[in-house]
Amino acid sequence: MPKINKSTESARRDPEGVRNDILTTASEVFAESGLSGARVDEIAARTRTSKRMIYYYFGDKDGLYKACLEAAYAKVREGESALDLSGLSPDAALARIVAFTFDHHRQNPDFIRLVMIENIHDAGYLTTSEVIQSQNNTAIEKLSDIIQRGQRLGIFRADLDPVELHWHISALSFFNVSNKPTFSALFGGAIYSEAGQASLRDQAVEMILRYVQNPKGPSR
Amino acid sequence: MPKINKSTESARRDPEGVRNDILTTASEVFAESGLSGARVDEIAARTRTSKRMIYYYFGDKDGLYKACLEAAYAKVREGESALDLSGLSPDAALARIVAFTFDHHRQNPDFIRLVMIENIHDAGYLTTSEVIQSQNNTAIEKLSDIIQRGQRLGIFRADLDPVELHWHISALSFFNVSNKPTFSALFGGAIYSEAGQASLRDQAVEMILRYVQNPKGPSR
Amino acid sequence: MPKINKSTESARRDPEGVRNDILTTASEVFAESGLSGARVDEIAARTRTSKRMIYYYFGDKDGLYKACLEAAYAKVREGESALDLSGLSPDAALARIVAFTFDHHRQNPDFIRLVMIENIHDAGYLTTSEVIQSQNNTAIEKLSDIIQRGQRLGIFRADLDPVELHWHISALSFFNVSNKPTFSALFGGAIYSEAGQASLRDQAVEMILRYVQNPKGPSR
Amino acid sequence: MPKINKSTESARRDPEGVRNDILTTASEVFAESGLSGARVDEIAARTRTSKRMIYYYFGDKDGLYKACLEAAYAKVREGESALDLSGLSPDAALARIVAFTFDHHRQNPDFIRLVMIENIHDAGYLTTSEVIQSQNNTAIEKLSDIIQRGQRLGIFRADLDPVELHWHISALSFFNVSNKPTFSALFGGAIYSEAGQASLRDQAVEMILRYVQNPKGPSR
DNA sequence: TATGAATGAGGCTTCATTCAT
DNA sequence: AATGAATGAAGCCTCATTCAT
Repeated sequence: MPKINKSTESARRDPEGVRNDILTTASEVFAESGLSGARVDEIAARTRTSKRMIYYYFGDKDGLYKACLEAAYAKVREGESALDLSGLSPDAALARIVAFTFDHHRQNPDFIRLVMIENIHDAGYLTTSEVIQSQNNTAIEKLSDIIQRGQRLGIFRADLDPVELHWHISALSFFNVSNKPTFSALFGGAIYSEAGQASLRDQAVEMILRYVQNPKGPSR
Repeated sequence: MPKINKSTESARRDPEGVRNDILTTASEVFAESGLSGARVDEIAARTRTSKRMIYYYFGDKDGLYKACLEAAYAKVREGESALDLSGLSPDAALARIVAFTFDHHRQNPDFIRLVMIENIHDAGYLTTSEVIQSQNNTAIEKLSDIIQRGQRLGIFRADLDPVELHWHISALSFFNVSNKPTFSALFGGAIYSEAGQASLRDQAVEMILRYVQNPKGPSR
Repeated sequence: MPKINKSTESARRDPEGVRNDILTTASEVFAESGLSGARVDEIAARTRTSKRMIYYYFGDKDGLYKACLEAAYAKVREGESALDLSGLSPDAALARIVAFTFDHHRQNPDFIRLVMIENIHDAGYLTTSEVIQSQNNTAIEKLSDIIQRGQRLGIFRADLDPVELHWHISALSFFNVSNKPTFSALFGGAIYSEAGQASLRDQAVEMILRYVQNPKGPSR
Repeated sequence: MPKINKSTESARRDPEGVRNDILTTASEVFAESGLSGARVDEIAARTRTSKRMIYYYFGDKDGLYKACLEAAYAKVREGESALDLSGLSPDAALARIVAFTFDHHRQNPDFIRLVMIENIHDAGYLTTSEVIQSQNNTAIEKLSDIIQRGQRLGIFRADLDPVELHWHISALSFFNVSNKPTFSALFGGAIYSEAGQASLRDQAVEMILRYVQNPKGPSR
């Protein structure tokens, strides 16, 4: 059932609003149908403005898609940045990051879809996007910091790499959303119930924590 | 660089060969471009037969896509079935499964792409496919068996669920292939070098093994 | 008033006929409206086939235009080649060429229009056309031969160049057709009556003949 | 490479300047791309003012084109009027006119392009332009006068018509510019070198002079 | 079983032009 | 006198699919 972003009051002369309206709607449609599958006509129809304005603001369909991708990354990065880990021990902080990432991905399924689409297209747009490339990645920095603290305390193993750790956390969190349709088609939806999701999240947290633990070190 | 499956000898009077030729080629093209993005013309052009034959054998583009999906699942299931775990201890067997799944996914990127596409389409085709639904899932059975054996020996924790465990293994193995383009665009390609992949696989194995371990039990 | 090339009998399954139908019609429309001005829809409408076939045979609008240009040049060259000058004295042959060119251009106004259009586009298509470039130019060869014969007889001046002579003949013949609209708008249509045209043609012939004459030589 | 007529000082409060700026720029763009091919957006972009002003001053694209055409004719007529033939013998005066016309056309290629465009459009705008129609044509008057003087002296043939003579002179001068792209594409650029052009101009002069000469009269 | 020719529907995009300020 | 935002109409082109042989 397509959501329609038309509003009763015609919001004329609000360029920023029009741009955002298009961007929001387009992200939904791209997430639903993919890049080739999305129809400019449908995007326009769900908008409170016209098809012509899409071209006015974004040039062409690819430009619109790229803008959606950039906006999605920006929004997600923003969410990541807001995560406050101050005052937490390394393992508590790491647990927090895993749980947060898991939930955050769940709450942004459109972002996940856009990234899936981008992967189908071999990251062609991401590669050319200066905007995304230039955003400094706070996730890696935070993990790097936690790892160092944990290692200094002797509770984390020595052979940890922040990018690899980020990869593991991302894998568990991303797959949960990206493969929900096929996974539940094949193995039933229990895993995607609220209880099932809570369980998986806890397992993911525990899995990561157990993994980083220093086997010889002063664990609990 | 598009591979062309033309052969010098015209494969006349070989219905099965023609069908397979189309199926193989179509899978490649769908994997490259997505469902909407793939062009029937291009599939035909890369085939050693003609466009008309695609419609003759598969009805329409959707039918062809569904056939590709089914063939891909069948092939992967076949690979999984061939995995011999006899004579292995539960943890050795589990380690074997994780490593195998990780490698198997890497070696079948087109299968991963088709599943990604299917997820973009909310598993609409998978849901209606009697073929795929009917295939009994050996992966779950094998895991189920291993879990039971491990639990009986007291080396595995009690709260393990085969579907959840399969989910974890799949997540780590699937994400590795599905998100390679964006991940390496953002974090560099080191993780996708041979050494990087070997490292990730080992980490995945260890992560799963540590997770299933019974904390109180008689571990090694 | 647009001519419509529809025929009552549907000439299905006649690829060559369809191609020629499109080519003929397109040449007319391009000649009438220019390259940008011509509408693919109008070309299709005047055809006995459909718009889709235009793209099937010619790729795109530019490809169609280029094909029209090539066909026009080919046809005109063909006409030039058919001109038989055997048995004529150099001055008679030259007179024949001038009169022929003048008439030939008049009878092929669409060719003239296409060349005008091509000049507006800085001969961008002509330059890339291998077809046209490769056609050997019989006009220059014929002129070259006549000049040599005339010079050998001492009746033609020594400083004649075939390309320059061709340029003069072309100028008078081409301008007559290309600038008919503006010239008659400014100076009246008398010049474009049958008598007026006959007069201009005779003048052009005489102008060229007087020009090539050797002032010292044995003239008539 | 598009010339941009932007100036550093914003030309506020200079209606005539704005109008001329638009006119100059539009003439260039029309000359480059034709009537349908020219884009209002591009004209505006190359101007130091905005698109809205084009519509403010010229109503619509056609009005702008017509204004360009009128301005071009006015400028060319002005040039022709400035040609001083006083004190020259009829044949010297005629030689002067031919050489001047040849050079003048060469120096005003944009004018030639506009006339070509106008011919493509069957002189539809020229026909309705009261401005152009009302301009008395000094070229014809001058030729008429020269012819009469030459005939009175017995050096010019009796059957000369000023419009026809103008036609011949125009043909040689106009074609030289209008068909430069195609002609040099087909026959090489030698003819359009400085030397080649000088040669053609001399030939044109001689051609016209020889033509008007009275064969029986007291020639040199 | 096989093929080149043909096509209707619908896709993306561009254009000259006008509106509101 | 001037401008950025907005637009309906129409342009070019592509797609999956079918037809006639």
